[in-house]
Amino acid sequence: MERKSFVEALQAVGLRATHPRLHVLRVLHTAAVPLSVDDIVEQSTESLDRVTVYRCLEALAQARLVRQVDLRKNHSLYELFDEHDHHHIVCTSCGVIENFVGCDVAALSESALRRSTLFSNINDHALELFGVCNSCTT
Amino acid sequence: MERKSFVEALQAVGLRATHPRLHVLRVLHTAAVPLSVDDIVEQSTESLDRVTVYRCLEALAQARLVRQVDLRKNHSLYELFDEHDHHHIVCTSCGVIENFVGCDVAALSESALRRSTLFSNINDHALELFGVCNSCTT
DNA sequence: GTCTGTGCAAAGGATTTGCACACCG
DNA sequence: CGGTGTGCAAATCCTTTGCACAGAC
Repeated sequence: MERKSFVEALQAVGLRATHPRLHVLRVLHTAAVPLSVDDIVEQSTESLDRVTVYRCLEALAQARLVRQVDLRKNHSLYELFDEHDHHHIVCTSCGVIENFVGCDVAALSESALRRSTLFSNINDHALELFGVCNSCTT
Repeated sequence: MERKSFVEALQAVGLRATHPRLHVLRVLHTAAVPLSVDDIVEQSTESLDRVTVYRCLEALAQARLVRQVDLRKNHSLYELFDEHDHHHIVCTSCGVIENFVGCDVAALSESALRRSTLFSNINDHALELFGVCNSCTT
């Protein structure tokens, strides 16, 4: 996704390269952490309808350009699907989010599938760590 | 939690052993998978107010008797906090949930903390795997 | 030009809040 | 009895749906 432009990425998955979709992708690309729908609307340089953002995110998530992230809040967050397979540490006090890499999904999935009776393959995963950050502790 | 009765468990964390709280714990204990607030209301043998269930779950989650589970749905699910540290495989097609054990949190947390600049300890974690189950594939 | 995608309005569903009453300890 | 918890009503927030118009290809 880094190599290709967002226009190309959209075409590659059969989606039209519309303004709202490009803006959503750009805002997510700029942000360092997962964003809420409201965050995306606010941070877009072009005015976007909230409903449109919902529909863009749904299409982008289905096309695997975007990933939905749930962090025990009352709303979902979204981030670009990246090949580095990063995850998050979330402060249960102030909500700050830090990314981290290094989760051996292959091993986890394999181990899980070995004992599973209902599933034969894993397409995606979510791993979130929760703690209290240093600022909130002191 | 298995050894102690729910009444004792509540007392141990300084919560009053009220009917609604006991019913919520019992329903969650009976269920094999995480339940929604509506599930809990429906499956309780005693009539429970939905608002009360929300407040019970909040208190129980804070006391670490219950864990909130987010599976990319538009509502949260809840399950008993257990010492076996189980997680879930979710079918993105039909929504069926299967539990699995075997996730080396200690290693994951340690590796994440080693590179973290904001956090010094991890209290909890969530690991969810997503795939399409065998029934939906065929 | 066609058909997908957007914007606006409104509905739907989940969760939270306010307040008087109930009940645990 | 005193203070925590509950139930009901209503508000609030997040997300989805319907439909006419706009824009990508």
